Amino acid sequence: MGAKMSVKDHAVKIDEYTHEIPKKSDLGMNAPVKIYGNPSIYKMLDRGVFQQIINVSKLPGLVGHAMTMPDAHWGYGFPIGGVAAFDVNKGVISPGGIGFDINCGIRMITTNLTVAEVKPKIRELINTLYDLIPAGVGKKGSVPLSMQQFRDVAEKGTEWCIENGYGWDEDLEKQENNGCLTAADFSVVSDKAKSRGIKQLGTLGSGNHYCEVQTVNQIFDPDTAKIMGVRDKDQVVVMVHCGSRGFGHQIASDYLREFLNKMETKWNIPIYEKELSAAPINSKEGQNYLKAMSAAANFGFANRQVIMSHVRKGFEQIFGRTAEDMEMNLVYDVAHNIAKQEEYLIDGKSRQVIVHRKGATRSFGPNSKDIPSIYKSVGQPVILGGSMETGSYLLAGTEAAMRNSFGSTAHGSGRTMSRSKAKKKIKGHVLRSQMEAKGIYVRAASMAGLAEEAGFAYKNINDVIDSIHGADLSRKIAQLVPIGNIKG
DNA sequence: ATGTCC
Repeated sequence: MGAKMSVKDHAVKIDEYTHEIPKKSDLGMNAPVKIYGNPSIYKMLDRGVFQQIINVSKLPGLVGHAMTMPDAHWGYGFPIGGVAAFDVNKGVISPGGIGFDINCGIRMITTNLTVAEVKPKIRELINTLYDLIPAGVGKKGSVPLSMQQFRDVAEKGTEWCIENGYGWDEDLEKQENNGCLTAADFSVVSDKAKSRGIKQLGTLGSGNHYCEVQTVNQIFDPDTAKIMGVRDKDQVVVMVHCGSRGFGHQIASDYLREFLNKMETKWNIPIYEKELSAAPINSKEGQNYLKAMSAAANFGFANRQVIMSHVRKGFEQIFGRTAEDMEMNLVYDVAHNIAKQEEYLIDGKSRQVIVHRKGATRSFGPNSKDIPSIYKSVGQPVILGGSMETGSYLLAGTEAAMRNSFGSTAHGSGRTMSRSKAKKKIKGHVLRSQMEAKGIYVRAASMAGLAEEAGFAYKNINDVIDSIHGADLSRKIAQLVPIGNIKG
């Protein structure tokens, strides 16, 4: 055949939800690739995702498959929606496989309020939350910190917040890793990262970061939902989506540059793609990145914890009851931009790997280590944030995810349209009125930023959910739809 | 994602 072969042509259909690209040495692959998505998702996947995940498979020490989740799209180096596990001794760690926004993640909070109680006060509530939670690019936080305190935040994560009045004792266990990666070490973080981060605790940021008031629209598994605190249709819940702000961004930038400078010369790793700079996990540099990334991850957990305390305060002001009385309990906090050392059974052998999840959510199944006792029987809560207009999902981790995707699943809808194109299609204030007409009251730090997040710029979330539920990477528990949103 | 380029 004379026509140029597309990377997509190498893929073989395994089942309704899975394609595989076998390891091809002539493409330079060190490992096979797995692509998750139902036929509709698969058809729409752009060629860049295939090329990027093939590039990932060329990195040394990759274990099992390099994978993309159904919400995958083009990212920096790795695709967003990418999962890759590397051997702890022979493998690498790559900042591009984690993302600039280290520990970007979502937490979900329940209430015992109903939509009928909240709707009449939604404007007042959103306006109050908007005043309590600093949002937008470059915003300074509501928690002034000394450098010593900032160090404690970066090394202790959520625990610092609880000790300092930003939350309840019981919040601590309902977070991935209890809201703290113990490897964190502030001393391997640059002064520049420290000076950017010290002012940012308790800030939402920009882009697709938000605090959203939602109602339960549908419950798929009432028993599991109940364990997670979701009991009734029309119950009001809150989701907070943000990360480690300028602190994590600077750490990612610092180490990307350092690794690129040393990759070929010091470690003899071929550079197929500059954005995929990486260091051997057992090198000094690799270990330092792991420590700095952990510090950023802890800041991300702490950031969402402080924001949650603002959310509780805002509800108290508007509804005149205590947060305890309104049962504003944390369901769970999950990261979707992070790397972790975890143990998996590979070809009958137990192996320690560094799992990179970039735009991918941990999805640990029932009886896994490291999930709270209350969720042992049903699996870890998985929180998947949709676009502002189409709603979000609560799911549960599965045993199949432990076997097939290094305990990982999708993280959101996944963009299909560039930010610039979305902005050309609609003006922020027009979108705001349209959403208001649909019953979603929005306050946004930037109207241009709002337009970039229009629902039409994202994949159909139902296809993403159908894909992960169908592939059993996580199972549907409940669907949530927005009634109010604060956007960065 | 991000003091949207040091």
